[in-house]
Amino acid sequence: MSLQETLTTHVKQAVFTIYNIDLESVEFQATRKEFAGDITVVIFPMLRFVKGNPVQIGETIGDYLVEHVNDVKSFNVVKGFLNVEISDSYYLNFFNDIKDTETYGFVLPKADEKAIMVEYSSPNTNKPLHLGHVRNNLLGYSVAKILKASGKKVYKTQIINDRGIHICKSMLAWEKFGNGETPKSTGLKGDKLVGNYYVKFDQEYKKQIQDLVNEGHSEEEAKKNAPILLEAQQMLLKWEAGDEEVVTLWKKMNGWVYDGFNETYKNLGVDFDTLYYESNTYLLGKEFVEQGLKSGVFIKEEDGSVWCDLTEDGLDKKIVQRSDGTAVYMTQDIGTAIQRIKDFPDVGGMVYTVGNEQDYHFQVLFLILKKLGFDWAKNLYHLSYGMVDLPSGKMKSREGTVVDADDLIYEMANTAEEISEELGKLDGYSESEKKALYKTIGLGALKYYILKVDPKKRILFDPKDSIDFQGNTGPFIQYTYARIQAILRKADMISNTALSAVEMQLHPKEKELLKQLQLFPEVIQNAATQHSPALVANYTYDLVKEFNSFYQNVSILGADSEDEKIFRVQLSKVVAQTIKNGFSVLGIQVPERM
RNA sequence: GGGCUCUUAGCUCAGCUGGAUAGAGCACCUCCCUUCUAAGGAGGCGGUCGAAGGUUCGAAUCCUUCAGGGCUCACCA
Repeated sequence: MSLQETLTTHVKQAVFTIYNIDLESVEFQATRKEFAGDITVVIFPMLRFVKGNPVQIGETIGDYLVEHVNDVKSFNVVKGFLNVEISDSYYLNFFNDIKDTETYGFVLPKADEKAIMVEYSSPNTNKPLHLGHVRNNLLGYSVAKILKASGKKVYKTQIINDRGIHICKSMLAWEKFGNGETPKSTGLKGDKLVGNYYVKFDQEYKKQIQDLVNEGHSEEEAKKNAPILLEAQQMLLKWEAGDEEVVTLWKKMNGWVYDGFNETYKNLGVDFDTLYYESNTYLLGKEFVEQGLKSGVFIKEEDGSVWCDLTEDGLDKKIVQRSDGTAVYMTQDIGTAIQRIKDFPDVGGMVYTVGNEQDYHFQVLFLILKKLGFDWAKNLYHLSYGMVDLPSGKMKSREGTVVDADDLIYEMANTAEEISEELGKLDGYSESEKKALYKTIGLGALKYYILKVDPKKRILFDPKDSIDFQGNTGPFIQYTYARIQAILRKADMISNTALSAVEMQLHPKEKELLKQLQLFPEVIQNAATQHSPALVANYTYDLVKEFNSFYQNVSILGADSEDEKIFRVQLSKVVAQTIKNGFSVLGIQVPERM
């Protein structure tokens, strides 16, 4: 039973015994640092039921608690706040309970519980991944980890946008201007190569428009009739008809892109359990249009287009099938969702990691799925995140301000290298060990920088700040972990000794650390229900700050008694483990040295 | 115009279902490495929580209005 639960029971009993009133709930908060005590009972809410002076009520309840609860050592009342001091033995017991649990804070998945499918990344195969995708990937991956740590079974997935006119554009440009170039022949990553031809198409297209305009056509006309665009449209038709040549080219170029993406994913440290391709799913969903028409969820207009009227729900009318019978984006998404449940029958809910410009789309999608009668539709969540802005404003490919994912990862590791070299603490490390460490630190900085911000909010990505390794940053936390590892190495023989002294007196810094450690399981659960890695990031930071203060003010290896030394080493070890666990759900690694 | 969303220190952000004198980091200023890693610690400076009303014992937090930013309302995806 948690401390709060125990205290709740006793406070209720106290109020019942003394005032003969049955309280529904008791409100707690952590005691502010400037007051004595560890946990605070807020008396104000009780005034509705218990008449009297809050200070007196607080005193009365405080007396009762001291008398009846072993772990309550003393109390004081300030205004309507009953500050309760908890005995050291309570915290020491807690410590003994968790000190050998490597998975502290995590809950194992329950066999009978439904799984959750988390979708993220889902890039377009024409452009290399950029900073926006980085946020998407980090968020989705981390939320998947957090959900898993909170006791859910999780499938990670993405839908790859591998179909459509835009794909044909880069294919066509490659055919026309590529001279048979391949990633191998150019040494370029496949996604970069294909991306170049997408740009090439656009350049050529613009040129042709200009030519047509110069010949006296209107601009609108020119945009529609540029030969290269017509060719691309032809190509799409061929693709849809299954034309062998086009499909072969499509497969070849997509293969290049996937190789490139996979390299980036690997560098970034994200992965997937299963993949969906839009080329396979874009025809899905139409059968459910029929079903929806029968059940009256959808309506057919005279021209044959099918709509869902959501005006009663405060939304608009939404098209789900074109008058020519083809599927739209919404239809595909309906079909894909249903397909996923078919493919993975143990899935009972889904999380979509998609930018907030699609808030409305998902609101509509979820509502339609509910109306179609799927019971899992109530467990769909749009993990909506804000855009990543640069100090100069929005990223714009036309202005060349897009921050490339690969470049970014490379830069971060470089900066880590520079700083590490300057500090020169890595004697004895081999070159490959150093390389790995720089990457760990660089990625740690990047990931933490992005994940510490509430997903809903837009991020201002300032390259100067992002490579800062001081203060509230990933490397700061990694550094603390490495410091603890240094202590553990030195104290090797005692770190595993069983702690005997449960009656020892805690140093205030030790107690603060234990209180902070106690919060971790709840933080994981909150982060899961709120789909927010930021909660874990900020918690880990607070824990680390607390530890550094302890480290600087208290001698660990130089403790007065052997018992105390053992305890402090073990406490440090638990802190390190908790840092590691917290960072693991953020997808950030921790170094042994740095 | 309708809908959604954001606005907290010079900058970047925390602030849980309403609770004590609103907290961190960066930047700026003081101190602390013959002692476990100074990528650290101790302290200082800095706020009419966008504005105005309202709800209540109590509001950064809830409600209303307003201002400013963002997104969205396609037979595009």
